[in-house]
Amino acid sequence: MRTVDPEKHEQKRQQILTAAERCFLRKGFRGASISDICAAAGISPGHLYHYFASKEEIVDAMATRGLGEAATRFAHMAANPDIVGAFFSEFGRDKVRHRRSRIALSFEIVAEAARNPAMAKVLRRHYAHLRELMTGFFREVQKRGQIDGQMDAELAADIFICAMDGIRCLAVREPSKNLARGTDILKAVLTRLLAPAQTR
Amino acid sequence: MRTVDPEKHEQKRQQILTAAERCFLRKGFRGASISDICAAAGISPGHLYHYFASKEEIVDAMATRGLGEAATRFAHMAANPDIVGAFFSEFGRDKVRHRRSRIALSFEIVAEAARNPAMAKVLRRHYAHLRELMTGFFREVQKRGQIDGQMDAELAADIFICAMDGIRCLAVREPSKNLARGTDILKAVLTRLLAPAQTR
Amino acid sequence: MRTVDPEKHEQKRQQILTAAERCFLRKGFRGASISDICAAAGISPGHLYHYFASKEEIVDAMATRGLGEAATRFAHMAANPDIVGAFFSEFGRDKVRHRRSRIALSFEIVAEAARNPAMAKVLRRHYAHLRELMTGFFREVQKRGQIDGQMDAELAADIFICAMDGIRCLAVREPSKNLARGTDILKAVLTRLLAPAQTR
Amino acid sequence: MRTVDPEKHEQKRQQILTAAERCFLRKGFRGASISDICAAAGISPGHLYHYFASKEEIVDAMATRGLGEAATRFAHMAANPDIVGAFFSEFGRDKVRHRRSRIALSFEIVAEAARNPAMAKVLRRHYAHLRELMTGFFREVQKRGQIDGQMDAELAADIFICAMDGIRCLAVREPSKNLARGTDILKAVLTRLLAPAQTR
DNA sequence: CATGAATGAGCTTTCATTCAT
DNA sequence: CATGAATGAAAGCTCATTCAT
Repeated sequence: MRTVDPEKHEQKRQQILTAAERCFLRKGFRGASISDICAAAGISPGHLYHYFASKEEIVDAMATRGLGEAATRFAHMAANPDIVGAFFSEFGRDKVRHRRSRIALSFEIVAEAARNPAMAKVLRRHYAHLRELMTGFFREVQKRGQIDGQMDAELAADIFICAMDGIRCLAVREPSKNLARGTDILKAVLTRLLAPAQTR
Repeated sequence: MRTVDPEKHEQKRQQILTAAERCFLRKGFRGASISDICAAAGISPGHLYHYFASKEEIVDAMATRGLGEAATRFAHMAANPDIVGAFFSEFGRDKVRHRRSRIALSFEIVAEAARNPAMAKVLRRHYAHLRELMTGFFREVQKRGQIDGQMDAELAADIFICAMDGIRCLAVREPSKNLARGTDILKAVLTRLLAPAQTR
Repeated sequence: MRTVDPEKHEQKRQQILTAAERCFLRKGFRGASISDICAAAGISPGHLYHYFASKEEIVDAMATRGLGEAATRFAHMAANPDIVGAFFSEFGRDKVRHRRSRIALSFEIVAEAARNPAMAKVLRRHYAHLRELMTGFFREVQKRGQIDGQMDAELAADIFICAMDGIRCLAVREPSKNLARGTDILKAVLTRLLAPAQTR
Repeated sequence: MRTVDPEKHEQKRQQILTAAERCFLRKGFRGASISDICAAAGISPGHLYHYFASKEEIVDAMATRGLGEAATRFAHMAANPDIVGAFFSEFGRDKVRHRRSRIALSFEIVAEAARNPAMAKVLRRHYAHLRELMTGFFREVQKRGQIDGQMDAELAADIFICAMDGIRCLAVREPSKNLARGTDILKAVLTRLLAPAQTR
């Protein structure tokens, strides 16, 4: 009587996480209940506990997966030589409506991490990964002379991540004009902060 | 024989808000219950509703006051000609341990605002106020030639607020080295982004 | 240091009752709170307890007064030889919107009386009074041959009161057509039940 | 391995409704709390919400069932050719003591319906059903010549329901002699209002 | 694997009433 | 006479979690 196909198990887990993500986006991290998730996943509350030991575990797995996906998108972006264009297309005007709830979720994750060590660990791991990607990218771009060779690539990565967090924050603080302003701020960061000396 | 001192009423309100803030810092925005706040304020649950019509209203008043205090600190900072020094002392190493829960709260507020229109309104109001203060300050400093006269003062304010949000985010993402890194980032923002052309 | 003018005391009581009635009509018997009544009367909650020992007492006094006023209206109606016309003008189409909440209140009083002995007493007293008025009226009308001389006047009074309660009930059960139907029913009661034999 | 018996679900629902009815009869409509009902049904407060989404829904189901039972009783009554006998046995002296709280409840429902649209809807639905039954019955009896063929059967139904509401009201207004008086009034309604011309 | 019945503590809020001033 | 601060029990309802089947 051995455990059934571990592959199927993992598959179901992912299926549940997809349902959970939909709920989290719609209702928020705390706002989405186990019932909501079960209903969305089409399973019973009892059954959910075969796959996840607690709501926390769902939240952790969801955050890990969600942040992983974000990292993948960043990797794509980092691989694009036209970083400004890539960034803009990622934050592009027509995507934002769909993004609003994703931004909300990202701050819920940050807020959660600020209180909850398990979530903090998830976030820290994610940050390390993202930073590594960014640093590598900036080193490459420095070689090509597109950004200031004097600047520490790791610092540039941190600045960039900070800028994006800050812009997301701005999108919450002042929703009406976040887009245009985000663009301006990003442009300033890229041209003044990172650009090579002669082009500043 | 006039009606009872409205001053006392306000005093009690503030007393409750102080208790509420303590609870919010300790347990978080959603985590702190009305009961917690009442217990901390030393009043009965029913009595709280003589002073605030709902939990939302407490949150509103609390956020307004809390953010008001932040504005005051910024105003002080802005009045100090040595902006870097002022900023660093405000975000100084020895204050941060004490600040950790305050940072957590600030992101809880942002996360809340991303879902809850009432909270969004509070945040927007505060942002407008803060931005105005910052802009005025930057205009003054520009006159004195300490930052780039070419840069739009309002944009500088937005960048500064973004930078600080981003640094706070970093403090959550990577708690171990946030301080040093925050300092570096801020220095970069100030010297490369805002500094006058000849000093860059 | 003797009690102040008992006349003023009674005047204030009546003033509070008027405010209470407004609240009861608007929000219902149980729905209106002491706070509502105090606000409407322009006094403090504490002060209200100088005039009434409890909410029950207000309710009792209010019911007594309200039913007394109803009795007065009935007395008027009973004094009018054209009873049908009088009844119709009392239940007239244009008055009904204003009446709806009064009907609600009347059933709240009945419902209350069915559980609460004090209220039952109030209602019983009122009923005795009303019945006496009606009986006298029917005796008079019988002398004039406008209704069946064979019928016991007291029974006629009870039937009439029953009919009006039933019609009011109908007005709640089926609000859309209560008026026309009430008229039909009343007409049937008057012509078939009470009319003298030869005119039936 | 199908999902669990939906029959059991319905059975539990009915069990809860029975408990709720007991509570409503004992403490009244507003007086009976969710806790009371849960205690009476032997379930936890949380569990009740697996079966009913709100107190309103309980009330709705309870009223529907209770009024449905009333309709069944009426249907029985209507099937009995001796309508007077049937009615009297239904409202018979020995049943009334047991009925007192049921009468109270019926007026609480009417009072509730006068304020609460959801309750009004329930009552309206029931009234339409009851009226239909009554009308059909009267048509049948008219064919047999036991009541006046001239009278509109629907009007007769309305009159009958009004009479019964009025008599129930009387039972609250003057509890001591309601029974004898109710009998007299009903007799008058039946013989004078509904009886065929030659027997009046 | 899967169900959904069941729990029970906890949530925000209301309200009649009391009492020091 | 008059205030309104203060109480505290109770309300309806939510939800993560457990467990018998």
